[in-house]
Amino acid sequence: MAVRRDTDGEFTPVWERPEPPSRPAPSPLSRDRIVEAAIRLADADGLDAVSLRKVAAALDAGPMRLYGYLSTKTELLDLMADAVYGEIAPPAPDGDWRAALRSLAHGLREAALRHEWFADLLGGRPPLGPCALAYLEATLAALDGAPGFDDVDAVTQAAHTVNAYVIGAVRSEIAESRTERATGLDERRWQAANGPYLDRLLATGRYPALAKMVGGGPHPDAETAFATGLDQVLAGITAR
Amino acid sequence: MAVRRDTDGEFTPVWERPEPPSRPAPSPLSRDRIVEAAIRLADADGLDAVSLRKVAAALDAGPMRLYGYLSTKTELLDLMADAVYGEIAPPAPDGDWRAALRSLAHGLREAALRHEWFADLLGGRPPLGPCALAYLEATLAALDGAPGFDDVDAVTQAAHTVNAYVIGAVRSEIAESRTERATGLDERRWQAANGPYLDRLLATGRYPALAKMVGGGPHPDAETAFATGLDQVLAGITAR
DNA sequence: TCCGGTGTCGATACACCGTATCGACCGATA
DNA sequence: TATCGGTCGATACGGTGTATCGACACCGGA
Repeated sequence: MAVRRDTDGEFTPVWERPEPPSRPAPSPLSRDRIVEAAIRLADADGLDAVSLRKVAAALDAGPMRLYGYLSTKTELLDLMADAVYGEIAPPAPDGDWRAALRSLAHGLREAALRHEWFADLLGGRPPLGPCALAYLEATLAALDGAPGFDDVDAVTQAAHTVNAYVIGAVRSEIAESRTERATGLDERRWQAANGPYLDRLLATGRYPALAKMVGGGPHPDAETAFATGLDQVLAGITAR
Repeated sequence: MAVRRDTDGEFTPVWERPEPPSRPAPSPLSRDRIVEAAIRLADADGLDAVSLRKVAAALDAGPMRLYGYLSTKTELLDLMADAVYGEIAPPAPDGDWRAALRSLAHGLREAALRHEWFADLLGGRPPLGPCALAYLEATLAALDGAPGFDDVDAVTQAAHTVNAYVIGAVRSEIAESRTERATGLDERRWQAANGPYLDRLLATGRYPALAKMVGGGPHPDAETAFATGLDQVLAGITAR
């Protein structure tokens, strides 16, 4: 199509001007390629960097081209989230149910560490994609028939409880690690900003327990805290 | 040449940055009034309806007027979230620690049901506002000194576990109730849209446990599921 | 009382967003 | 070859958050 070839032509001889890359079949495009490109953008610069325009541009297309494959940006986000669910390896089939649930939970956490934007999506919309459902299926399958989980309701409830913990824990962890990193390379700035504010708040004496906590020694690292909390939840869903 | 406001903002959290002195100006305006107006908008039409322009318009002001009180839209969202934390009643001081944690958890859930957009913010950024810290303080205080929670780390870990569950559970519940309501008045439409899709997925036989779950009888209502899961978590954090 | 300098406020402007619209183009048919 | 029909994507629209900077209100000094 008549791209400003004419305007260009005024300055550059045709002979050495690059041809537009095979116009008739510009690029085959597919939903997968779109999602892939979007994920690359999100990994690099966060979820805000994912705009239909930028995704399209990364694929040498105009924005509206995507609407043949998606009907809404929300759908793109759903697809991205499902793609990440798809990265989570299913648990080994032979272990016991605790091991299986632990494997799934850590798998989700690690996926979120690889794709921080995934945490922004977690729990935002019901996960109905095939990979998300496979994740849920694996959770239910692990519990199904385990001792103490006889009826369907017990299995469902247990899955709900564990998933809620995992979502909340991963989200909080990412949120915290992000603000730590944002203030980032020089942490002095964060201390300078929030330190005095927190100190003053604590100095009011209205937060004694909180003061004891931040005053305490070094906290365990995030992974340990996650694993410990997970074990507590796993202990809880069996306690009858 | 006056300290640049945003430089200030970069170093000082909103909560303690002084407001500009109330001018005899057209309408007095204050951070509280701004947050109040923003919350009204969000309650009515969701978080997307909160734009600086609309908030300002609701207060008979131009958009830039708000930048005297906020340095970023994110700050407004932080303030809104903290205001909701402020609505959560502290637990009765005399009950046992389980009752206290249950009270806090249900308080947060009910606040989120009153202000659905609150769920969108939950776990998105570390809650550092005074009311959010008061909520955390109440959690820690309830656990502090309870039998079985002797050292600070045990208290911290327990709070982390419970909070993660609450955040995840509330978020998921709101997400689900929202899509149910969106397809809304005529649920036939949702069935028409997602029913066939889900049926086909389940018919593949790759989701047997899931099929059993959706095939099962009526699920308990959301509040019961939340309360049951919470009890499981509470049981888990004591199991040693 | 008037005037000049100063500092603040908010209208305007910018870059970007998601997506509805509709004209231009292309292939097939008469 | 001329016409028609359908599809695709460029353009346009109404919004967003916020940087900029001119206009203005105020205050101190002459």
